[in-house]
Amino acid sequence: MMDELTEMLKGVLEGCVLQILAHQESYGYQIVKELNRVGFTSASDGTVYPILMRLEKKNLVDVTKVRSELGPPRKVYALNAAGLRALASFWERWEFISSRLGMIKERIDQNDR
Amino acid sequence: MMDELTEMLKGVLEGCVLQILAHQESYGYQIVKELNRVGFTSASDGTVYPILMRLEKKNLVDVTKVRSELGPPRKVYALNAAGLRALASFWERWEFISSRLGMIKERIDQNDR
DNA sequence: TGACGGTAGCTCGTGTAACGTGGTAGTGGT
DNA sequence: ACCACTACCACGTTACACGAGCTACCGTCA
Repeated sequence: MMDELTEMLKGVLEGCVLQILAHQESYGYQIVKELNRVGFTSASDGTVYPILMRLEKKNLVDVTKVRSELGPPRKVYALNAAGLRALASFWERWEFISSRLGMIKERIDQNDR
Repeated sequence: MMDELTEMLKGVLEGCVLQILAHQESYGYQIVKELNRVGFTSASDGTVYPILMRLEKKNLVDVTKVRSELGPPRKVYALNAAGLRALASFWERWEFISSRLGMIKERIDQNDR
C-alpha cells in the first residue's frame, strides 16, 4: 500500500524536515532515520539530502560542520528565523488543504450544485 | 499565501476528483467550478482534464457523452467499482500521512533519539 | 449577418519534487 | 589490507500541477 505514497509526499517531506529541525538541530543521516522511524520508510538519503540542500539554498537553515567520532564530519543543520517562518507557513498550508479535504469528504453542502 | 500550494496538492487533487465523482457524477467544467468553490482556486481546466484522462485510462470511471443545450456536448464521468476502491485507498493514504505528520508535530517521543 | 461571451473540451511546455542508483570518502575494528 | 558503517553528493527517471494556447458549440444583441 505504501508504494503509491510518493506523489502525496511532495512538499510534505520538506515540512517534516523543517519540523524535525525545529525540535532539534540534526544532520542528514539522522534525519533519514528519524523519518523512517515515524513511518516514512521510503525516505532515503537520496530524498533527504536534496531537501537539505534546498533548505540551505533558500537560507532557511544555518549549517555547521561538526566532527564525529564515527565516520566523516557531519553537516549539522539548524533552523533560523526564516526557517521558523517557513515552518509556520507549511503548517498553514497543511491545515488549509486538510480542512478543504474534510469539506469535500463530509460534503457540507451549504450551497447550490 | 495560497500560491505555494502546488507541490502539496500533488496526488491530492486526483483524490478530490474521485470524491466529487463519488458524491455525484459530473464533467470537467463543473468539477473545476466545484474545486474552486471549496477553495482550490488554482485548480483550472489545465489541471482537471489531465486528471480525468488519467482516471479514464486507469479504468476508474465510466464515461458518457451527454448533449447540452448550452455549448458542446459534455463528457460525464461516473465512478465505477474500481474507482470506489481507488477512493478508499486514497483516504487510507491520506490518513496515513496525516497521522504521521501529527506524530512529528506533536512529538510524542515515546522512544529514543 | 456578424461579433461577443459563456460553456465545454483538449494539448503542450515548464517547473519541481521524490526517489533509485551509484559514487566518494572518512573512521574504527579485525 | 580489508570490511562495515557513517556521511555526503550527483545523476537520471518519473509523475504531477498549472499556465497558455487552441477548437468548437450555442444564444444574444447589435
